[in-house]
Amino acid sequence: MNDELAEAREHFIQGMSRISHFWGFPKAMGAIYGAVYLSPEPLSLDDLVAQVGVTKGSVSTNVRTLERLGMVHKRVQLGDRKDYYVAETDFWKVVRGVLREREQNEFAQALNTVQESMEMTDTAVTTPEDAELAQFYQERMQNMQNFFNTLDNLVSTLIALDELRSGTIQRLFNRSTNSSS
Amino acid sequence: MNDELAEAREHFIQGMSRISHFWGFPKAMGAIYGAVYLSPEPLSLDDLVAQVGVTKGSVSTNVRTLERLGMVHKRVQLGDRKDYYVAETDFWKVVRGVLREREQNEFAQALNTVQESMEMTDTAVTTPEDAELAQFYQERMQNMQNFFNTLDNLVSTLIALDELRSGTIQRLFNRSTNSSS
DNA sequence: CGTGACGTTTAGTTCAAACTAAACGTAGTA
DNA sequence: TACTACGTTTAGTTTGAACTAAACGTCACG
Repeated sequence: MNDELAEAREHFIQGMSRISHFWGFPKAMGAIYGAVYLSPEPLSLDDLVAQVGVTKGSVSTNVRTLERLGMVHKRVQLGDRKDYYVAETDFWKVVRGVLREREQNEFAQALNTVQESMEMTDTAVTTPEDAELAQFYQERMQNMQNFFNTLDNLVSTLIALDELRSGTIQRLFNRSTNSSS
Repeated sequence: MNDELAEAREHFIQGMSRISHFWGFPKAMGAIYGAVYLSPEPLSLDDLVAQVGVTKGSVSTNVRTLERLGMVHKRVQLGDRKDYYVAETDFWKVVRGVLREREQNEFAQALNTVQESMEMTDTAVTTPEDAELAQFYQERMQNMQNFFNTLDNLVSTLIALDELRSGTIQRLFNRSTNSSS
């Protein structure tokens, strides 16, 4: 292939790598997505090993994560034992996938921990002089929990709406920018 | 202090620690914020060393980051050389701070890298057989850049609006949830 | 069966980020 | 000027996540 094109691809892949790392994913994962995204043809696992320059094991695990997030899709071809991958090109879907994953994992847990701390404060037997402090704790924790709940609702609402009819986020955005004052 | 209350605080701080780590910040940073957030009084650097259990150096650097993000505020007291810190309790402000930081740093860079890759593809001298591929690259990269631009605009719009009059995000949220159909 | 071409799993290694310990700079105080 | 009480900086260490190399399981086809 053309050297300059290859160089451009290289640069792009490196960029994806950085973005991936920045959002808390493995660098190789971003690089793999970049490679798939810039390929007109579905890529096999070995193709990716060649293009990205990491080992098969790494590609295997990372590509599985990408699939779980809905960032790539597996294509099996008849009479060919290899798995081929194509990129999801609807980035809003990608965002949804990531948000959903994050929401399920640590996000709910965060809510949980605050909830637990509140309950611990609740049931704590306090001396009169600590009662004031306990109430302070209650208020602060309650405020944080309210915020988390709002945020959680916001995210799941957006996901749900956008799944019903794609484009909710865009429309929300347009409403934000176009409406003057 | 009451043991049960202390335990609740401990648990809460640990939770903040996890959240911090999850969002790509040092765990100690979250813990420090948690401690400040649960304190009715401003806390000095040495207070934090005692409460969080990390060294002064770590507190020093992490608390500075927290201040840069607008998550805590420094309070200097007359006739006292110590710095005291209080927590920002408006979480939307906190979100804004984080988004702004992220936007400035890596977010803009991501846009940049894609831009550069596009230009490299642009100026690449292609043989006829590579011309098709080059065009494919162009399209894909352009799509991604459009998305990034949209996202970037969305974020900075939200930040700007919310700064003008706090509560934009909440109202946006309410509009999303309350409007039926 | 046996063999080769796959994807997956695992034990071990690498590496970068966060932390510690301690030196350092500075400003107020006697 | 020396001393103390701070916050900051830095050299070195720790830690955990991501990667590598290689063994493994499996399936198709002879």
